[in-house]
Parts: sequence; structure tokens; C-alpha cells
Amino acid sequence: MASDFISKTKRSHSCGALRASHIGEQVVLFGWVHNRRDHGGLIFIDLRDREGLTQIVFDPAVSREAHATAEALRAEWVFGIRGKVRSRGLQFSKKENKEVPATNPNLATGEIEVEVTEIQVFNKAETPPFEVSDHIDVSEERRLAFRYLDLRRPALQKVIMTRSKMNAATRSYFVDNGFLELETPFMGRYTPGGARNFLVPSRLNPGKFYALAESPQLYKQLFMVAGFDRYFQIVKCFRDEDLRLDRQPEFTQIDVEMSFVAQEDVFGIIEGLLKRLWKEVHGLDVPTPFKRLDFDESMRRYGNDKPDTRFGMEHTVLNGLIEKFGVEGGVAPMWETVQQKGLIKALVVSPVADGQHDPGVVKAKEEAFRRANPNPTAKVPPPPKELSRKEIEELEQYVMGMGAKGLARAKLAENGDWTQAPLFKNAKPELKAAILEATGAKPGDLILFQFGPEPKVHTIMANLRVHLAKKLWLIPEFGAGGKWNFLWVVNPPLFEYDEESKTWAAAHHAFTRPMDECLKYLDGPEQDLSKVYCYRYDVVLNGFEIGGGSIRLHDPAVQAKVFKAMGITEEDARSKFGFLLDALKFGAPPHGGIALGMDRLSFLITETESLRDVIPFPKTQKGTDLMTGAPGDVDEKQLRELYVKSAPPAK
RNA sequence: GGGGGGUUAGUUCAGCUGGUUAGAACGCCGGCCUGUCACGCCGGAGGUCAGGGGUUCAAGUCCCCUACCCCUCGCCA
Repeated sequence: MASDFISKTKRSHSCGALRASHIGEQVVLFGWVHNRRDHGGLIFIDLRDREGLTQIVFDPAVSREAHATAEALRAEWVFGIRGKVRSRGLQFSKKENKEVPATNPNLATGEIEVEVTEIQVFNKAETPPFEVSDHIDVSEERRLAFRYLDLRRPALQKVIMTRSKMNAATRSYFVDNGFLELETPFMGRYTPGGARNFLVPSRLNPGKFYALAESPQLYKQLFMVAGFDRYFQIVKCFRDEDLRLDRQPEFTQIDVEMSFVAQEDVFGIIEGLLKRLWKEVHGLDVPTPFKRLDFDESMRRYGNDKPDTRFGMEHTVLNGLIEKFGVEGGVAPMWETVQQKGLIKALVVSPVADGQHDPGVVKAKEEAFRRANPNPTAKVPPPPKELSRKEIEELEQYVMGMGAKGLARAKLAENGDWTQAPLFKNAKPELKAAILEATGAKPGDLILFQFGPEPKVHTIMANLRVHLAKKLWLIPEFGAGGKWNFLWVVNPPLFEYDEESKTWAAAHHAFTRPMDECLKYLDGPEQDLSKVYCYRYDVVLNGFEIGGGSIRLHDPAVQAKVFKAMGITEEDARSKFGFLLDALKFGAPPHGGIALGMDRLSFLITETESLRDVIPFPKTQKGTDLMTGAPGDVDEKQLRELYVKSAPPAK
């Protein structure tokens, strides 16, 4: 009986533990059939648990009974064995024409095997819908539907276990630094603004709803008011917004708040944490402090506030130049953009020199080619130096998908002519020369242009820049490529002008502290909301925002001015955040904090493709769970109990 | 809400300009095999071509609608 074996027999080792030093020992292993190789006489099985694989051998000369049982074993059956560790012995090598040790260098336990004397099958398994193996290709859809099988795959297990290690390291780091791990409610009051909330109807309060917390933001500030001084929490947050490869509706933050600190104190703590995590996971020493980049400069050079600084191709703003030449410059659409207070940006794509490609990408493409072309004399195509005309046309389709009207470009011939550049047909030679000067473009280069409304141009050019870097193998499709470029993006403006409503709105949450030297622009004779910068910061890694925070406004007087500037009446403010405003009146310490995206951190540190690879049970892009079928129907009675009526749109 | 890509055997894919019996690899089943390790060899089974509608003598292939998956803009810190 299975239970007998378990109750009488203790597991002695994991499947990743045994080494040559164990040879001769009696051991007991439990695990799953990972792979079987039946030679008729001998049967080899790779036994798998979360720690690794161990080859076990069934030899009829050792145990006829165990061998007979092993003949029936199939993939993913669960069983336990008792046996003796032995050396793998010798194997004839044709290459070396002699006997060599039969070790498997691919396995940590490759020096040994276990000769089975007793076996107990705990459970059979149906043939799984896909192999539990790292080397096979299965659609993510299938994998999500059978997530518990997918989670058996060693590569995915490793990622999930790394995440567990990160959680432990994070807790110990913060505790070591005097932080308290404090909990906050998930179910709170709905407050407008920011992300859309998931709502939970209240049965005890007909017609009322809780909102699931999009973050513990307000609560953690209350912890500071309450005097806890240093808070952290590894906490789930909920946002009912569209998903992306780096966005899930429920996700985990490392949430932090500190009293009596300035911006640099927060940076120091977070740099220390990230240093610790990279040391723990990769054994790497991440250099600190991280680089600091002004928000405005980031927008100018990269078009977004989370630049990937692993490669160049920075943007050049041409507004000044076009304005100087005026309509006589000969590029009417750009001149019009200047008139309409739009933005004109250029980006230079130079031929990629040998050795500038990402070595990982080169290697991966080579291997893929070798797999597809087994003939060893087949010549591997070289890495791309530049874009073909067809690829440039594809780029145009790509940017038009983001709402661009087209992709203006100029290919610089060796003789200095501008080709493929109808837009510059009538451009003054002096203007062209000035563009070359500003962008640094040389013969052989390709210059790409966007002009139009500022936010759109930024977005398109930012995405185009990354797209090109991947296309030209400057960075891998995913993963770090050996470069971990951490960066703080700092000093953003506090307000954002909203074209639609013609008002200034908070670009961040309403409790971000303006810089002292900007206070005079909040109101009075010098008022100019575009000049109000604030203590707000994002920490960025290789083009992903991994966290963001701010120093908070703890002074009710300044708070009142900010609300007024945003057109929020005292009444409004009271109804939205009355409890926090009250709290600030009772002696709030200066405080500030940050929240790091734990999922993003995990997926970057493990160099996986998507957040779904570091979340054990993730949602699809439509927010569904392919395994459980959530979200699902509920019956009328349940809805009635909650005083809720459901009215989905007719098909 | 918009743009792009996809859905063919259990899995990953091929299937040309519409043409008569829809293929491959892996997996699965059976047989053989005492040193394999993504074992090997021989044989076999396995298909609602996502669903619905249309065009046609004829549809996996062309057209329309729907569903689902992925990337992305908007949205989202």
C-alpha cells in the first residue's frame, strides 16, 4: 500500500541532492517520472522533484519485481524508491576510442545513479496534454489551461522558486533596516481618479460597494501619521484596466513608506534592496548609486519616462531648427507643426558595426539556424547591418498602427544625396545641413522623422526606438542581454495640461510635494503651473518602470494651494480624502515612499518573456483564467442577495 | 474602443493559383532491445481544418460574422 511505504519510509534525499560522495549509500527518493528509457533489460528513469532529476536504474538482476513494476511506468506517474547510489561506471566513447566515465554533464546528479531495490507506485497519471519538459514548444493557451502541469516544468519551477527567494530576501532586508511589515485592507472605499477599481457589492449595506485597493497609498501615509516611522509590505493590488505583457489585473507591490526622509533617503534604501536582490539571485554586484535623469530630459531624448538606456538611437528635437528656417526652409508640414505647437523629432539609424550586436541574440539566431539547417556546411546568415527597403516600409505600417500619419525618412547616400525622402524634395540645402548637424547623421545612415501633437510623437518615437533596437539585434527580444541599466527618473512636473478639459490636473497623486523653489508658481502674481516640479521619482530598469513614488505633502497649507490650482474645491477634497486631510492636521511627519512592482522585478530578474511567467496563476489578456473559467456566471439568487442587477450588452 | 498577428492530429507546425485519399515531427499504443540520458529500430492508431453563414461543379484554401489567444495604441504608475 502506498500509505504504508510513506508512513514507514522517510525520504532521505531530494532528486537534486546526490553526488559521487554518496556512492554506496542506501537512499529513498520520491518523485515523478520525467523521462523513461526502456532497454528491454535495463530500464532508466529520470525521477523528478522540484530540486532536480536523478537517474534511477531498474535491473532485473537486482530486483526482478521492481523491474517488472517499472515496465508499466509512464510519464508523470508518482512513485517512491529505495535503492543504492552507485557510480555511472564506464561507457565506450567512439570519439576517444576508449572507455570513459558515463556521467551526464547536463545533470547536477550526473555522476551517479540509483540502483532500485524496491519501488512503490503512489499514483498513475493519464497521458498529459503536453510533455512536462523545458525543451518543447506549447502554446501559452494550453499551458494556462493546464497550469498545474505547466508549473511542473523545471524552468517555470525555478522562476517561481526564485520569486520565493526574493520575497524572503526583501523581508529580511527591510526588517534589518528597521522597517515594520504592516497590513492594510483590500476592501476600502472607492475614490475617484487613478486606475479603475474592481467593485465589491456590500450585502449588509444594500446599494453600497467596496473598492478593491489599487494600492495601499493612503493607508501607508496614515501609518506615518500614526508614528510607525518605517513601513513595508509585500501586497496584492487590484486595477481594472487593460492588460499588457507587463500588466496584470492583480499584481504584487513591495510597498514602502518612511518618515523624516528626503528623496535621497528613499533612493538609498531602494538601491540597497535591489543590490541585495541581484546579489541573491545572480551573485551580481549592481553598482550604486544609480544614474539620475531629469524627466524633461528623458522625454526629449527617449520620448518616455522609462527609457531603455542599453543602446543609443536617441531622439533629436528639431523644433528650434525648423522654426529658425521658417516656411522658407521648404518642409511645409514641419513648419505647420511648429505653428500648431506640435513636436518634431528625428532618430538616426546607423549601420550596425561588427561586434555591436547583442551576443546573446547572435548566438540564439545561430542555434535556431542550425536546428533548421542540420547540414553543418550551411552558412549562418550574418547579423543585420541595416534595414532593407521592405523593412523600412514595414516600419511605416508599424508606426501607423500607433496612429502616425506616416513615417517620413531620409536615407543618406554616400555622395550626400537624400534618397527615399519626398518630404525634403524642396528643402533648402542649408536646412538639410542643419538637420545633419543636429542629429549627427552621416552618409549611409537612415533618419526617421515624426511630427505632430507632442504626446503622440513622443509615444511613437519611443516605441519605434525600442522596436528598431530589437530588429537590429542591439538588445534581445526579452531579457537583459547582460546589461542591467538601473536609473532614477526624477523631477517631473506636478501638473499636466489636459487638452480635452482645458484644465491642469495632477500628473501624479494629489499628495505629491512640490519643490520648495516652485511654491511661488502655485498661486499669486507669478503663477505658472507648468513650472511646478515635484519630488516624484521612478526607478527604471532596461525600459521598464519597476517602481515609483514621491515625497508627500504633509503641510495642509500647501496642500490647500495645490487643490486650488487643480480646481478641486474644498468640498471635493473633503469628500474624497477627508480622513487623510484630517490626519495631516494632527501632526503629520514629513514622509515619503515608493512602491516597486514585484512581478515586473521578478520577470526582469529572471529574464522571462512576460509577467505571466512569474505569476503561478496568471490571467489572460482579457482577464480570464483559462483553468478555472473565471470570471464566471453567478445565479440570480446571489445577485438578489447583493441587491445587484446584471445587464450585459446584447450580442 | 482602434491597429496588427494567430486558431489544421494529444502537442508544435506545413498545406502553393480552390481540385478529388489533409501531411511531418514529437507524443501515444504494440513489438524488439542490458548503458541510455530529448535512447534506438519496426509497426499502428489518431482530424468537427475554432464556430456559424456565404460564393462555387468543388472550400482547410476566397468573402462575411462570431468566439478565443498574443502584441500594441488608447487606458493604466
